[in-house]
Amino acid sequence: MKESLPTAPAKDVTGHVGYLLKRAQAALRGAMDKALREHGLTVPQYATLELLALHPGMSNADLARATFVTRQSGNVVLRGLQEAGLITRPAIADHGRARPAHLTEEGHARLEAVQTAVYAIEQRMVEAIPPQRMAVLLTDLDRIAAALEE
Amino acid sequence: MKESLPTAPAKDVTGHVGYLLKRAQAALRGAMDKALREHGLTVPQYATLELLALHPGMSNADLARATFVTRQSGNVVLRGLQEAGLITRPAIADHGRARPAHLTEEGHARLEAVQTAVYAIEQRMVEAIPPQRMAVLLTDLDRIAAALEE
DNA sequence: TCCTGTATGTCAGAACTTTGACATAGCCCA
DNA sequence: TGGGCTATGTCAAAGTTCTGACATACAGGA
Repeated sequence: MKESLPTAPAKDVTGHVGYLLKRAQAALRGAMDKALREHGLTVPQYATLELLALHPGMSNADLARATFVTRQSGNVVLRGLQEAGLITRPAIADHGRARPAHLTEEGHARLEAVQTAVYAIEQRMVEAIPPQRMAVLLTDLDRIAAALEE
Repeated sequence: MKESLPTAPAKDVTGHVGYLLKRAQAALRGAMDKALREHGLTVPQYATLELLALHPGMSNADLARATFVTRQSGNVVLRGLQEAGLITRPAIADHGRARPAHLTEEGHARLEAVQTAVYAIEQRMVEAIPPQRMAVLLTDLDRIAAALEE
């Protein structure tokens, strides 16, 4: 019964969900790398700026979780942004060990400058998908992640 | 908060296609890393074995393209597999510079051993998606990749 | 109070990947 | 024949990320 017609299970690995997921993500990563390089930012750095604009005061651990890297890598990213003057972090935490990060004026400006390029990439993806399927696609991606994270 | 209309673009970056794509891929990568570690393989190594089983004789450049890494990284992967005795490559090429790789007996055996674990992960993804939507999902992922690769 | 558990930040080293560069091999066409 | 073009393999160095380890900070219960 698993030989149903709509979803013929591909014998070829390159037709599996995992492979196509990887391919799409690799293409996105490549496009973003190229676009961000012109602005002197890496993908994790950009993601961090975007998150901080939306949720000021996130800690390194928060950001690491949200960008899918380890705390150690997150720390490297934050130090880079700090040296570039795009974010600030208090030298000592007022509560616990978490040091809340905030965008500087320059950080906001840089983010705004790259958003044009990044959103253009997002737009290319959106236009590749029939509008009525987009919501479903987002749902399915979310389900895949949830199924694997548990 | 997620009561947005089908076409309403999410203001929150975490609702964008790119973010969900990254999240799903990160979850998959994590699950596979964990499963493969028990067998002493990395994800690129596993991908290479799978491709070689399907297409014996692929060159390093072929494999690098298919696994979305540079030729240099591909070379490292191949050397690792060769040292582990899972693949063989002729010392010199008979035509051009490409050195076709082939699985050894041990390579086939190792691949078979990990496939159980890896396919179980794939199964978790498949089960997370309503069957009638799977074909469309694969199509959409393919379209996204195509739109970004051009 | 103390102690266990959980969470965070950080250091150090290893592992992996990429960028940049160079040499070689085949193809095509003037 | 020869020159340009492309593809491949590889080395070296830099950049990035991870694993492992340790110290600190708070919450909660014995």
